Amino acid sequence: MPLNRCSTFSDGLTIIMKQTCLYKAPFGNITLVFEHGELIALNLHGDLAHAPYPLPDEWQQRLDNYFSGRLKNFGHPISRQGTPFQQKVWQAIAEIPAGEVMSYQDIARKIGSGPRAVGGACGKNPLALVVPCHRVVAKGGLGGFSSGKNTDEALAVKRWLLHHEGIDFA
DNA sequence: GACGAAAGTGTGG
DNA sequence: CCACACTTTCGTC
Repeated sequence: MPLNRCSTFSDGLTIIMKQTCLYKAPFGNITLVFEHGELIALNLHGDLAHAPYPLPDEWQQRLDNYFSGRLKNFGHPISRQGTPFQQKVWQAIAEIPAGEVMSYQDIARKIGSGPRAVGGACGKNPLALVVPCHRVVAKGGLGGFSSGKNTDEALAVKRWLLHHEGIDFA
């Protein structure tokens, strides 16, 4: 997906504006994508070359507070996009208190579904940190993360985040 | 215990 | 309908 682009469609009326910003987190870079001034995605990786927009103060401070431990939950609404089921999963995840974890099955039972379906929805969560899918772990240990490549590094980030919130995993 | 297979749910082709 | 997913459980060895 192209970033930082204003697209004009053939009807000349529809315009999509995406602004991608960079934040330097302790474990690496984070990119935040804003569309029409609204945060629509937060990714746990990225580089400056693809995120030239300045980060809004509001989010700069929120992230600063989160990484310094003063802020635990962002209190930001979950992504409006996604299927109804995904919304339910994300909502349930967003309600997990900081410092606690739930298994995929816990989430599944909470919303009357199955663990694998929950995992699938987690993988599609566009708002990392805001919707703390890193607090969802497998039953016998740390589950997966980032649904694809960089699994090693992504898992390291998941561990980092959990540890940051006071949870240690073997 | 460890390992493989199947279960069961939602999504995409 | 089929294959897949950030899983879990069950049956064997």
